[in-house]
Amino acid sequence: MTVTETETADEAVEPDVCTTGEAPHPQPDGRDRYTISEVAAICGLSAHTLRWYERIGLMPHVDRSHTGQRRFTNRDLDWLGLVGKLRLTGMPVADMVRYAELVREGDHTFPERHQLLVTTREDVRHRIAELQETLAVLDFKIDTYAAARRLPERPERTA
Amino acid sequence: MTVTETETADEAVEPDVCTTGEAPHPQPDGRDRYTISEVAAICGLSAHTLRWYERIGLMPHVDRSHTGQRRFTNRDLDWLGLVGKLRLTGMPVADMVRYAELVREGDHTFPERHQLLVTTREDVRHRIAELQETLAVLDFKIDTYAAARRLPERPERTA
DNA sequence: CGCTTGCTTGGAGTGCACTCCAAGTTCGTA
DNA sequence: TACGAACTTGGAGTGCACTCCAAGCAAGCG
Repeated sequence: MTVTETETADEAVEPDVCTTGEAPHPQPDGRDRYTISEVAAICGLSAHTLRWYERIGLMPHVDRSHTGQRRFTNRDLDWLGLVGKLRLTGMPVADMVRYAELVREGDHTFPERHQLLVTTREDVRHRIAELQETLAVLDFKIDTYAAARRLPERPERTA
Repeated sequence: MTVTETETADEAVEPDVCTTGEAPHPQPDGRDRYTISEVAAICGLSAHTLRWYERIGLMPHVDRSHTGQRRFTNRDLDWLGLVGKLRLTGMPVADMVRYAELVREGDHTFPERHQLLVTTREDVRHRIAELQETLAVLDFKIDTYAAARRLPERPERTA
């Protein structure tokens, strides 16, 4: 419910906006135009990767300065935040590009976007469950090693 | 504590055994020699991948029939179960090979193995936390789309 | 015995997600 | 204005984890 409070609330609901429900990107000094290396530093991707994301359509066409250099906006940063989260889920880049295309296509793709996110959410829940099973296995094996350390076959308790 | 009951309990603690704390592999009819395609069907890896695992040292040298064909044991199946779990964590194959080497090297590698598993466990906990954050973001965005559906910009409630 | 299916090997090929290169342009500061 | 750092592009290269191929051997069946 901590919705962006700095936003001009002229639109009530706009799901294609890049917001993730977290505070919008920290705007160090109210700026809204970042160079590629600044963005790389902020979001942890390389400049190479950012250019590549744009080339393949995973970024919604970044604005340019009058000399042709990229100038990323806070909105771009928010989008990259969402992309980063989706990437953590293991979603293939191609699927994220698909989502980006749907956003560009306009409001009539809301249902498909909704469906894509719901499916992804199920995947994430499944992965969490898998990881928790794995955690149990690791706990078991770590206990086993700890037990072996307490009861060594050749006692070396003094060493 | 549900340790293998079919095992000749001549060793009290044996961490390098492949057991994962779960029941040992279901032995359909008490067999202990499986062909490569049977193992592929059981553990969901391709025969190609199983051969590759052996080649790179991720399998502890599979036994052969008198004509040179692979014959996997229940113990191999259990090891593959552990490998599968570790793979789910995103652990690189090279690290799993390292673990397999430690197992082959003998008991004196217990501490390093223990450390490797503890580190992996921390990674897994971290990934679970990341995924849960991602889940929160997905919930937020899905809610947003659901709200957009309830309040469409061009009302089409009858359609 | 012949046929089909499955297994063996080393090595080559694939798909993904970057990651880097070369050659040229622009920015910021001394 | 000069200079090094940062930026631009298309295209090529890298590393990982498989995935497949070709040529040949082996097993079961009519």
